[in-house]
Amino acid sequence: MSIHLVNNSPDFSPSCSLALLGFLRREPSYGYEIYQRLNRSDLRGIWRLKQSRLYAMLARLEAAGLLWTTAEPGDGRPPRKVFHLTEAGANAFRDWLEQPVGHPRDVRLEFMLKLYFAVEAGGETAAQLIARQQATGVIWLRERRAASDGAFSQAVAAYRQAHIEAIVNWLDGLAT
Amino acid sequence: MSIHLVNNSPDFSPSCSLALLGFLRREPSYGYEIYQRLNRSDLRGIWRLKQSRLYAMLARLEAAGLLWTTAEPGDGRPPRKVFHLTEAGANAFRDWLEQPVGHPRDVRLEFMLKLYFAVEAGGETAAQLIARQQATGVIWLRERRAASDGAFSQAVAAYRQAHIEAIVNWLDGLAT
DNA sequence: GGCCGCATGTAATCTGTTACATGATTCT
DNA sequence: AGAATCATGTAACAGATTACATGCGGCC
Repeated sequence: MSIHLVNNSPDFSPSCSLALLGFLRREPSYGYEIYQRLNRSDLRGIWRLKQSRLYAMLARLEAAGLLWTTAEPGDGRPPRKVFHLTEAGANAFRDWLEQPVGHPRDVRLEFMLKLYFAVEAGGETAAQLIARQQATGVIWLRERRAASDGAFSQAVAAYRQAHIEAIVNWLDGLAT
Repeated sequence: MSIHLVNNSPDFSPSCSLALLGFLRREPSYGYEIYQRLNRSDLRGIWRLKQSRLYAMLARLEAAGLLWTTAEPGDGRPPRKVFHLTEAGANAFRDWLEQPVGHPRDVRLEFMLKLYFAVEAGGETAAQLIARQQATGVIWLRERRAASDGAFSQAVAAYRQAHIEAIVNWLDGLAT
């Protein structure tokens, strides 16, 4: 016999679902409109979602208790399902936005999403995010373990190092 | 009514399955041994596979006609399923090994796998792979389209550029 | 007695992609 | 007449992860 625990603290990092919450911070919205905003924002170049995927992500966020919905009836079209942030959702988004990404490979998409919403939030948010990510990058550099044996392993290590340095330099540039 | 076509030219790129063929070039081998070799090679640091996943990948490669198998009975253990390259498999591996990766994000894993087996192959193989990947990198740089409007989009473009430059410089270093 | 090595996988689940479905209104 | 916009999704498939199953022999 085994007890299967419900995933009560879901990890959305792979799909970056939490970023969607950023579209609901100022005002509630519905799937189709979020889709339009996403595809008209500067994010359009880096984050492509099919409609069906977006709807699925929103449904999951709702199931996780980060969103709740109201129905807004319409004539001659399906009723809009308007998503609102719950308190848990607002907290989850804030936490997500403040946390630097944990791995260089996540800079390409996830960090960019954070950056986008941090800039949008205004104030010190973006500067703080950049500073935290820089600190994380420095840790990555420090934790590189000696590239031991083998030309191949050294090549791999050299690549990783070059990538991290590129990230850190780029962040330096962002901080202006 | 719809006809479902068999995927007769399967694309294994997402999972890098083709790299497994590299373990069978010198001599045939069986799942468990491939698993051991992988985890003792210099690849251990960059490519982790669970046994069950490895077996599934080998089964798919066989289904795709790139491998064929013989059974080697054993006493007190399940018979070994020995995998041999087919001609199609040998060709597919050679093609895979010669092709540079098409996107910067694939350098981290897929290019490293190619590099590993190219070095192992000896001769000019590695030098050629590196040269081709450099040429591809230069194309990536040339094709960067003007970072248009917006501070955010420019930041994204700057990151991409820095990453590609890091790759190209690193490849330069490899070519010695 | 219990764990590690050897050697095979299957089953269940989760995640993501692709294709398709519906139906009113407005634009060309 | 046909396409695009608005607005919702479902169904089927593909890919990857996690957990579990089996069973012998040898070592501590």
